[in-house]
Amino acid sequence: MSGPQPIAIGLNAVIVAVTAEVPRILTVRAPATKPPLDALPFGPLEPATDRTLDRALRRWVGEQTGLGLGYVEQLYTFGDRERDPREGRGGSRLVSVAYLALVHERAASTAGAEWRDWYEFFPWEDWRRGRPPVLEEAIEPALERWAESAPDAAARRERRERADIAFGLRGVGWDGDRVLERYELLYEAELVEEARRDRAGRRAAAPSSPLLPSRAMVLDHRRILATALGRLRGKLKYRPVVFELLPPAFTLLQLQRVVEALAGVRLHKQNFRRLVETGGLVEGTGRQDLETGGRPAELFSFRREVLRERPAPGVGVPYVRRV
Amino acid sequence: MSGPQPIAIGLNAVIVAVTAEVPRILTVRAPATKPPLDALPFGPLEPATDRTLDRALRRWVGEQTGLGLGYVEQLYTFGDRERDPREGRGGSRLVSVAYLALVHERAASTAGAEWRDWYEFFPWEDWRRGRPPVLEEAIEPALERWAESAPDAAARRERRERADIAFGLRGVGWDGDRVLERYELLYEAELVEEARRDRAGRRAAAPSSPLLPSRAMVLDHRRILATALGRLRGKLKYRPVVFELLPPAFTLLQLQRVVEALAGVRLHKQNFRRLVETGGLVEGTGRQDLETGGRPAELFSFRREVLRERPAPGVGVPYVRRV
DNA sequence: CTGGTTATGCTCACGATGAGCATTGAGTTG
DNA sequence: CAACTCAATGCTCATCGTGAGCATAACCAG
Repeated sequence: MSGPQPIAIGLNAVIVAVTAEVPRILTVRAPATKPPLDALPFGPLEPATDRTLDRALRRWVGEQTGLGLGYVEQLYTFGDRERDPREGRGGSRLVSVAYLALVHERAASTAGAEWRDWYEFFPWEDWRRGRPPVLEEAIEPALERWAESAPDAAARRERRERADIAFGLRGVGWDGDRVLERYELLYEAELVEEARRDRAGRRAAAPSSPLLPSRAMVLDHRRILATALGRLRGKLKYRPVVFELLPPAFTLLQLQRVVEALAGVRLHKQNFRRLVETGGLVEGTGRQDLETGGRPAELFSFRREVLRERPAPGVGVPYVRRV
Repeated sequence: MSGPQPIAIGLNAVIVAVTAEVPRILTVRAPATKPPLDALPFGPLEPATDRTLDRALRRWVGEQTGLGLGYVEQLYTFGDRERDPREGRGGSRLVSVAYLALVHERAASTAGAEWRDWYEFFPWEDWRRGRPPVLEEAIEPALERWAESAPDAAARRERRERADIAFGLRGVGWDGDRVLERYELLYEAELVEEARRDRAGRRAAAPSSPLLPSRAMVLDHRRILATALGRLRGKLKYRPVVFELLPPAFTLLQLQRVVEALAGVRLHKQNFRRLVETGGLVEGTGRQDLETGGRPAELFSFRREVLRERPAPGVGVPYVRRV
């Protein structure tokens, strides 16, 4: 079944927490990279002892970081040959199954690992303070140059089309879920470090735009991260996953801030309240939070029964309309 | 990285077509099963030559069936130890990446393979002629016995709760997307052949209900199939994937029938027309289909531009309301 | 007590959706 | 050829979810 080149299989974890309105992911320092690079936690599947892939993940995350994972979801399996430059030169082909895990704010015992702001890797994804300036200043002109540099008119048109859809340009609205599409486009246009690194040694560089200011990762880990953010944003809308990131009792504003942090957009406060309250997602506890700075807020908790009542309960994050 | 027991990796394909209002999947005959069993097409990843997993899939599907795949999407990676009974007894651990592929009606050159009605495997999923009788006649009472047989009151309550949500019982509505959840529940309750087969040799049988009338598959292939149907039903709503299953020009009723076949529900004709027309999903070609049996229908084609205009264009399949 | 701050309540306009009636245009039938 | 059948197509209406904003309540700091 396996050819002359052997296959190795491993698991990657995107572990997410939200603290102080910042979505964070757990990263480790990659062992032997010259400018030290972030990597996603990685661990093996022990075929003899791990009954399932999930369990393998929980096992080694526990061993490596002491973290007990709650919500865990399989994301995607990455198996491109080019993902690891050592492959094809004697190394074995590495297939990696990526998982998304959500943990509560507090669970933060992380030996040897570091929490990083998700948006350091994707600055163009955070629209909470309006449209990120990097779009207008760097991404739009660079993508335009990239489209312009296509060999023929049809290819140029196709590139512009893709850029418009991914980044919501020229009358197309911004779709928060297309995180992966955007990252892959930037990779193709060689605007992220990984693209140039992977290309090194192959064909000569096209006349290229400067790299975007953003944090790179080893191998294709930033692609995995983009997959995770996109999936999480999509899932927010039809499954009550936010609550995995919150303490058992919270104010509605805290809830809203976590959703906003992940969705990367600001929401209308009163409508958000109406949505989660009339949607039956939360129930008041009667207790209050007096630390709000204004009128005390009631503490709410997640209403599990909502799963019985509505087929797709989630916090409807609106699309950003045409610009 | 791999322990004493080696890991093998392979790809499974769920290849879907819709003909004559029947959603069909391509199956092969499993080599050595005593009552001959259906299996999903399976092929290896050739680590030395297959650049990506997608390409590996397309390659061996082409080699085995002559079928050229269009739309292809990764579904899920299955790696439970129990998926293959030979594992742990000298066999290697088999991890399999499952893909969903959609092909046009006509592309049907299938040497050695057979197209099977998807609903033979999941008779409870087809609500087009109303609520499937098997629910009331067999599933509901069997699930009730299963819940009843739980060790304590809390477990009984939890089992009923899960059954209610999955199958839309006691005031919960039927959610077409929960195909996998339903199959897994039936597996746990040992109402499908696979569950009894997998259990054979382990603990003694609980007092069990008769098997449901439905077609079984090898290993965990029916679970993969359930994953595929659920994913496809979900995707219909926010991505224009139906068109992958249709010829370039079609009448609106043909389109509707394909959606209904997959969603497993009947739709309101006029509203469906309004949805796809005002949603900009299709455009008239000016040509007509005279074979309708009534007034001739205009032939439509998919409007690719819709991807530019709307963030989540799909055919909104309604939930079935509380019963 | 006053202004600042946040929580919470409520209204209004609008577009999307579910349901059904009405009409059109082909083939079929006496 | 008029009546009839069968779908396709056009249109209306009630309802509901959603975006936006005004208004009021309840705490704190000065």
